[in-house]
Amino acid sequence: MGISGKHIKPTESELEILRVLWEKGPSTVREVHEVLGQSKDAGYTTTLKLMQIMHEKGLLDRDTSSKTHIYSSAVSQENTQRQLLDKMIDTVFNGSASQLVLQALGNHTSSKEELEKIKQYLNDMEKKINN
Amino acid sequence: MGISGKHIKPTESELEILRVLWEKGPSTVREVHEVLGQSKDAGYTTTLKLMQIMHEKGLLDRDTSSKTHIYSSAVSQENTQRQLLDKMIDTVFNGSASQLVLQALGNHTSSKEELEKIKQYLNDMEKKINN
DNA sequence: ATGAATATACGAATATCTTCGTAAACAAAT
DNA sequence: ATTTGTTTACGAAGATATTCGTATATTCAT
Repeated sequence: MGISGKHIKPTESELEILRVLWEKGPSTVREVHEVLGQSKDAGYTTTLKLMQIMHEKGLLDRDTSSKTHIYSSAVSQENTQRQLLDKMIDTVFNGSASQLVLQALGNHTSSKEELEKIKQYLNDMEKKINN
Repeated sequence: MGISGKHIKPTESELEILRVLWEKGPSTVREVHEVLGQSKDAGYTTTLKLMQIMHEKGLLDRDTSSKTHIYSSAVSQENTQRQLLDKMIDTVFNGSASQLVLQALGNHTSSKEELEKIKQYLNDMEKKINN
């Protein structure tokens, strides 16, 4: 199992923090906390504690060279997405990715461009299967 | 909010039980427990307790007319899948269903038939958009 | 009827996640 | 130097999820 294959399992709250860090890049607890504050209200030390735990778990890296620590995500967004998605396919959609795809498309209007992109992708895939 | 719009949020273990009931239909605790036993090992009373709690929460219906109670899912597989999926799109894929779709297709080889089905679906959708 | 097997009900222990209060360290301003 | 504000560290409370031991009820075979 490679570096990207580590079994990550962020909790709800942890995922919120990861999203902020993926978006903003390396940040202080204060910065993360302020972004979160827009959607949720928890105390500052709550955010701090969560990020400390995430660091212990290996979800976050941190730079402690200055007094105010700088945290950054130690897991890539793509790997995390893939792992959570794979798990959902397994446990919710009985292993059928296409069942999930149909469900996803059915309930979310996608733009014409997005649909094109997906169709293009499917065409390429069919070619591969046929060869 | 309709009957199908209730905000369901089964836990990991609860989902395992729901899957058995969706598959097998109405079942006793014993029957569910035996299916679960193949992949996990917990005591019988653990399964019982979980199913009792699920009944309290409204996730399961039960028929107590005979001594051995018969449980069945009170939530449809499709609605549950949709809710969990919507949530994942929101919290993991920043609201982009198509991003999720591409990720899902990329990592799971689907059969030619499945791809056809999806393409057909996409074609229909494009027509709708164009009209 | 008695005993063995099986079922439910209940309470509680354990684990994990989330939250926050408080203390100690540090920096900047007065 | 003292105060004020900001930060980290620590511990613990609260909430939820998971697990199981034990008691009680019921069925069935003897």
